[in-house]
Amino acid sequence: MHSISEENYIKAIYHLQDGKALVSTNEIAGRMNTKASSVTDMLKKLADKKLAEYVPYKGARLTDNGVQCANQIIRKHRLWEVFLVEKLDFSWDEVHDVAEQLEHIQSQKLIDQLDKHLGFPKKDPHGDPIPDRHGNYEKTNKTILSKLKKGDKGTLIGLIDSSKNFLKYLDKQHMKLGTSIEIIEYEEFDLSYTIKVNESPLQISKQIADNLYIKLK
Amino acid sequence: MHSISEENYIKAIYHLQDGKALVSTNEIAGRMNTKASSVTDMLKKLADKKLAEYVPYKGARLTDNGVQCANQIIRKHRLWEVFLVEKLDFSWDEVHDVAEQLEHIQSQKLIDQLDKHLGFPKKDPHGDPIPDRHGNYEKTNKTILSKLKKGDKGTLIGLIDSSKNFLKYLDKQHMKLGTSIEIIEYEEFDLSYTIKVNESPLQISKQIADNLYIKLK
DNA sequence: CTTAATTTTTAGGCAAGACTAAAAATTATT
DNA sequence: AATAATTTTTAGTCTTGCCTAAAAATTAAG
Repeated sequence: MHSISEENYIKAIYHLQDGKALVSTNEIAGRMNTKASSVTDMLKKLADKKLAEYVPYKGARLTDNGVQCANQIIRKHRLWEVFLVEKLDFSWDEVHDVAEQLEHIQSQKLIDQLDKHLGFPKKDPHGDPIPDRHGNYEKTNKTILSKLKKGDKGTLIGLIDSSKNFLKYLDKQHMKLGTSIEIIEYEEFDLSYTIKVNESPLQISKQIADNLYIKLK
Repeated sequence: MHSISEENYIKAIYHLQDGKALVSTNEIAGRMNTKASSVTDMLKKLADKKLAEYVPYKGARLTDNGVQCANQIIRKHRLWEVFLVEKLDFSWDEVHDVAEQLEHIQSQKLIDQLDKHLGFPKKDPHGDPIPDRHGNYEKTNKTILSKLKKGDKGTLIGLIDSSKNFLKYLDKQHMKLGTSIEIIEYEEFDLSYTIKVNESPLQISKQIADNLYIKLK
């Protein structure tokens, strides 16, 4: 079918796309830790295979075919994440690297049976929706905290950075997945927030606000 | 660690080795569906990495390091086979291709947890032993039927060829995994056997005898 | 609107892993 | 033991996916 490298590019473009008309070469290179020249090469190949439309000097976008392909990769990734957490006792921040490998295994029967074995889960351990066999999934209103306005209320459902230090910080502030939060104040000057967590106010920097996923109520 | 290609060569050499001092280039090429020249290239690389000893024009043998490595790949392969059969309802002759892919996933935690999840199985669905974390495994006296002598008794525990047609033939003769057999007669002329299956005698050709694994009683 | 800065592409290379064809070594045959 | 047949290696290519450095295009700034 498609090479692992092709699949990784498709996934990257899919995640960067999000409303945008075209995703730039540099954005893709940044996300994939490669050089822009390598990206150009691959965009041409994906365009040849009708998985992406490529406009030189402007960027690329997935075709319907490409999107369908991305959804299947994401389906596999997220199902494996559920498996690792539910069946093999991985913690939700340990699963990503292994799922990145498992998502490239090619077997329709494998993934269908895995889905069944897990009871057809709708969300992965980070709260992200799992596409079904046809690529359809329930949309969630998951947002990065730094995009919220004063008065918004929600629940912490995920992290972008999940480094040891960041996890320790969250622990110290008694924040975990499922904790309710509310935006009390936003400071334009340093882009910091004051939020209500566990009934008490907490100051958080832009850096922290950029790394928390909130599901709006 | 090692590339997927390297791992596949290590596995092939391991399976061909079996007592022999050296495995020839052509044997490896045959098993891997590649050309002898490709094998030569890889043998040099494995020798550089101290995974095999390579004697030009003579063949190769795995080092202790290489054997250890082979055992870990086989451990992964067989654990995944158990998973596919026990948890995902694959039949025992459907698992091989998928397990060939899964065996290359790199994660110590994954494989340890999988082992635990499966209840530390000692054998895979074909009756082959599963090495433990340290590469140790229980040896079984598994033999190809065509190596048995008159009077030998045993149990059918596996197949080499598992094509549709062969499975149909076995079904017709009421033979399945676990069926007891006994060698009644061996005909030198055409290398055929007469065996006792389910209390009745059955004539089997060399071709069939070459494809049945028997565990001696 | 012209120059400077940035982004993207092109050109040329490198490594892995495969291949073909030819050369060299080994084994078999007479 | 000499020649024939077979096996193995070498030499040279190809593809994939990556890289660097330089050229070209686009965007930003004065």
